[in-house]
Amino acid sequence: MNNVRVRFAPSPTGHLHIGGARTALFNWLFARHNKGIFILRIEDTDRTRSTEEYIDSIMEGMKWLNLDWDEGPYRQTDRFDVYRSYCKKLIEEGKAYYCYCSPEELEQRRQKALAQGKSLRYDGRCRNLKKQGQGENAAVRFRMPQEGQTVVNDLIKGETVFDNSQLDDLIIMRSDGTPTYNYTVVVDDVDMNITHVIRGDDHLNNTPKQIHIYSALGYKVPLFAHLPMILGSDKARLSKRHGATSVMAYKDMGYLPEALVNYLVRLGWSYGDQEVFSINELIEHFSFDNVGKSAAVFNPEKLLWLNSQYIIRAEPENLIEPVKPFLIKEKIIEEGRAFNEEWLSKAISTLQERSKTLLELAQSLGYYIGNDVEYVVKAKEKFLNEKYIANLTGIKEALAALDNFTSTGIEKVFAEIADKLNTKLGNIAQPVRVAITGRTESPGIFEVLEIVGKEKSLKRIDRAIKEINEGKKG
RNA sequence: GUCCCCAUCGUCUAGCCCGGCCUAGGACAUUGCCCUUUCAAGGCAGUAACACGGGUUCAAAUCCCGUUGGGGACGCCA
Repeated sequence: MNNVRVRFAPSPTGHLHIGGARTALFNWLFARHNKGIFILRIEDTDRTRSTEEYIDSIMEGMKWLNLDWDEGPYRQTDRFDVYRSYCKKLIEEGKAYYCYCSPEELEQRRQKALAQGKSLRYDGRCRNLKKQGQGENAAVRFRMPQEGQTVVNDLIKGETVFDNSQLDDLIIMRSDGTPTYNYTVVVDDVDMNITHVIRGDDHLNNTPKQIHIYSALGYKVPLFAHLPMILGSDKARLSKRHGATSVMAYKDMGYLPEALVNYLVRLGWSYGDQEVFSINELIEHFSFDNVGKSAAVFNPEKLLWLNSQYIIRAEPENLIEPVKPFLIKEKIIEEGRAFNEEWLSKAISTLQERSKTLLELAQSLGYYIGNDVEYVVKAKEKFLNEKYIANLTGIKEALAALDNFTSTGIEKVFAEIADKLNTKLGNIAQPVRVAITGRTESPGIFEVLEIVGKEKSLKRIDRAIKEINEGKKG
């Protein structure tokens, strides 16, 4: 498929959320797969709800996910002249007409229809009005055909037939002269030569209306691909009730963008049994042929698992930059602190398979980087007591005498002391672990000691012994 | 109320278009075991699904119809 042009067209009335990100991603993948163009278009015709902040925030989210666009951001508010001129033409050709009903009247009629169980569609009362004076405070409605059928041929859903009698004369220009969505989307998709409209299936019902606008304007309709929705755990539309929905919230929780992308793409798309994909694999394999039709429930646990997989598979040095903000946030380092990167990479490498998020990674890094540790109460109670004081003292002396302070050297010392004190390795390793990390779980204690270093390690064991002795007196 | 979409393990899905290879495969979660200095990671094993009812056919998860259930739309929102 050549000259593919697709667009992501969010309205800046909120942050980039999970659903929007998935739509953007599928557009982006389709464009990249076909070596086409991916356009960002901001649909900000609702001036009361759109804000500059949300525009920035949406772009920030897309950048974080590495969904780069080739054109745009275009803004509909910059294009009002275009919509007006097309609209004028439609009115002149009798394809659109002025409507003098007020929003209040309309709302009343809707309520009444609802109560009576009747159709909520516009009753068409201004449709054949003779006056058609250059309506001051009049809205403009599009004249829909009332008979016949319209077929939407969707790349994902297949063929859907709508009775034109179901379509109502929608407003294309508000009485304040600003255009509305179903109209601007068509004008823009025509002007921008969009070849494939890829969006959520909540727009499927709008499609027949838009098809008529295309033909009224004299244009060929693009191809459509309506993506299934993403639902929350209760199968209701995904919302804040179900947890974080904004993309940047996942960044803040310590997720890697690649993991989110991987998770999102598997919501509705599959490639055999494969679960983990590189971006290039995604681009290579993406097609609407293997996009499913049914809605998917957002499952945070699987996202978390994928994130842990991405952390495990990363090169440790590639985790340094991403983890820094979390080290700062956790007050483990000061902003701008320099590191011995080789040392830090080594520390990170011991923690990768134990960290599901960058936040967890940062928290564990605390016992490598910090000058001191805080004991977890239960860990201290269980292992920093008289029962282990001999073991701690014994290992401390042996470690102090060790010149070759590497994990292999340390391991030998532990074995010797265990033998000498006639105790199991665990009876030495666990109290030392608590003394060094403050916790009962950590990477292998020999490598932890090596990375923490001889000086700090001895200091921490000393402190543990001191605390036990003080506890005895008190 | 009207219209539209959808329906395989708790969840994401493979299989469905082109019926037999399906005693329905994989993944997350969950349970047990192995490995082990702890926690993980990893390995192995287990529990668990074709919504229901009719057809068509020698044969249906796969095709058709209906029912039920879920979702969406019906805005001077997008």
